[in-house]
Amino acid sequence: MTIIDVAKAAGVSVATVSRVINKNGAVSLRTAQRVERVIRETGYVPNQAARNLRKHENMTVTILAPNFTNPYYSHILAGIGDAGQELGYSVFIRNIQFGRPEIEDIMRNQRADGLVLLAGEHNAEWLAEYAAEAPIVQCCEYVEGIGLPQVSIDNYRAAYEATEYLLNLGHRRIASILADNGHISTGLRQRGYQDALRDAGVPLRPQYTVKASPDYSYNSGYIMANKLLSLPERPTAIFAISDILALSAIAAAADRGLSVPADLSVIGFDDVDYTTMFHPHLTTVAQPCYEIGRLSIIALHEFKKTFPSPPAVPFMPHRLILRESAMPCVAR
Amino acid sequence: MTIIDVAKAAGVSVATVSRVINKNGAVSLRTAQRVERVIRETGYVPNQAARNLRKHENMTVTILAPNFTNPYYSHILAGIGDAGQELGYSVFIRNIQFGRPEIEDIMRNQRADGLVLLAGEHNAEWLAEYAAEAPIVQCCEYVEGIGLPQVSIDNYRAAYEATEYLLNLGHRRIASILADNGHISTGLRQRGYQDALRDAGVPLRPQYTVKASPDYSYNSGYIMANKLLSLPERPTAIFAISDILALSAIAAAADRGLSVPADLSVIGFDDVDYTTMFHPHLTTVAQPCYEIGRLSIIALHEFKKTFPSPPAVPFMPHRLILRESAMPCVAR
DNA sequence: TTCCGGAATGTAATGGTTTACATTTTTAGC
DNA sequence: GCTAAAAATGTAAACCATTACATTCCGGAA
Repeated sequence: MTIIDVAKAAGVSVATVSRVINKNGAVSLRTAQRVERVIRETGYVPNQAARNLRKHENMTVTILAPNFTNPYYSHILAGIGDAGQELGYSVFIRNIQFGRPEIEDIMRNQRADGLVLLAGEHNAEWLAEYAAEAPIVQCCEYVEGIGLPQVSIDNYRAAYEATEYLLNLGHRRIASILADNGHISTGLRQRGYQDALRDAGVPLRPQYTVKASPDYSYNSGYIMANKLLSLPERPTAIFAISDILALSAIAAAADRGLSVPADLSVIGFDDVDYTTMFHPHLTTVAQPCYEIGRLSIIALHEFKKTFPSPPAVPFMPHRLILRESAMPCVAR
Repeated sequence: MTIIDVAKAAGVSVATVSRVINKNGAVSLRTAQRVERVIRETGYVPNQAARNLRKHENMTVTILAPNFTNPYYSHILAGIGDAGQELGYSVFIRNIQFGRPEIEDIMRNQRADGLVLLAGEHNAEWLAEYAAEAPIVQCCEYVEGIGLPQVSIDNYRAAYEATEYLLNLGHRRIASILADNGHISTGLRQRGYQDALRDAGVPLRPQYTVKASPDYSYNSGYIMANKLLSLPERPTAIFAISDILALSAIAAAADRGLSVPADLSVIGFDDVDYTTMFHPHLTTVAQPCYEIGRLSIIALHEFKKTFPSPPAVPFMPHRLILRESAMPCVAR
């Protein structure tokens, strides 16, 4: 069953059928209806491959998502999937690291006509070289200054506000658990944390900043939190750049007989699902993950149309969610 | 840059270039090398769409995954992604419900040449109608008796063994938290639970079986666990068919001043990541999710070759993981 | 030397759609 | 009813690879 069969059955030319299908070009109402009826009755569906070949467009996007085992990604992916669906895109998913060979590979196997990156390192300027080939949008993580659209919250402000909140609660000995990676978000959150302290006149202590493994693993967080908690001047609050790290800090505290939030306040980041599955429910910075995912696809859709000039994308709103894991500092 | 350019540059015909690329047909070593060099130097990559059109094959599979916000899916998807990669498939992901219109839609937009279903309902026999059109493999959940390959653990045995374990610990008042859905796994786990009790001579009590929401939500689990715990003859152990439900039961117990496992033993199912992020670490049935994902793609790959006769797929091994949330029953 | 068979290579049809351009039909103005 | 312009429709080229079939080349047997 091809377009030719439909054309014959409807007594028109293939061009007319094509015009009806694509709803472009002039077709009289009468003819259009006739063709549509034939299409309906025969159950004809245009061949995708032939279409792609001819149109140089696949209506397909590729998502690069490293370790989406991390629950943080799942809502983003859900948003991406839904928005993709709505705009008529199929979405390819590639669960691989962010690296030059990987991107190279994706660009070469021209199956998709756009790319959204759920990863990035701050010094990966080589990415710019690929920016000319296809629309790329960066989501959550990104490489700065290469003129690619970024869908993200304002990590700096979010971290600043989280730290400020701890300060307002009276805490002065505030530590941070970062991650040992080159993610832009890690750097921005660190700076937000530092600037908040500085602006409040609280001196930075190097030993109050520790780095968990690059992938924010629970175990590494647990170890680092222990390090923090065994300091002679034990911090009264911890700002962790991910919920998992925050949870590991709570566990580490508990295992040392410290209670959260009575002895230690903890703030996390991301608001993943299981922040409220145990007490203390985690005070954390929520990101609108689903919307971030959606917007990424929408931005990509725009980008495709205006390529190579990228659309402007505003920061997405974050929100500090007050729950149980942080409370006023009991002075000592 | 098309195959014609390569042919010209190498001084051969397009057929020869094609033969070199696809490594089929006879080509002399000398010519092959010449062609390969040109391909390398020009960076030529065959046009996918043209290939698909001609070969009637896309090297692409679609994954139907409802609500992959559930952390349980992430490892399966990782396995699917990796195996797909290895076998040269691109994987489309569709985060949608399992239903006839959805499947219909996927089958119509012939972008993929195979389908992996991460969902199923026990009475969806209509699926058989699509089984003739393209290879479909069912993963974890499935529709029985329609002759489609199934990649899954033996849910019945796993549930039987989990319950048996509780019985061996001396428990007799063993409740179960199921989910209100038609998943085959739900049914099998229920039967495993029931048969284990029956075989041990423990009478079934209807009020000891409750059903959480169809999507195993934490909140519904919490509510149902509370119902169980407020029974006049409170159960001493709970078998939950998902870790989230088990965690909600632990939380419900804690909120009532009951301690797990001292006052209540709990067994979960799936062994998701955060079963060890809090104490008590969850005793649970582990599924080899990553391997299940991998095998799904491998099975699909086989299926494609032998279509329409499906490959035989054995059960995947499950494992009861003994941790802290279940202990011997303190008789009363 | 001639002839045969297999290996190497080439030619051209094929897959199914979109679309530029050409042609026909309709509409509107007079 | 005639003409010009606009609308509708048709024709055929283009997209780019694969492959059936045809052709050429070459070595070895007779």
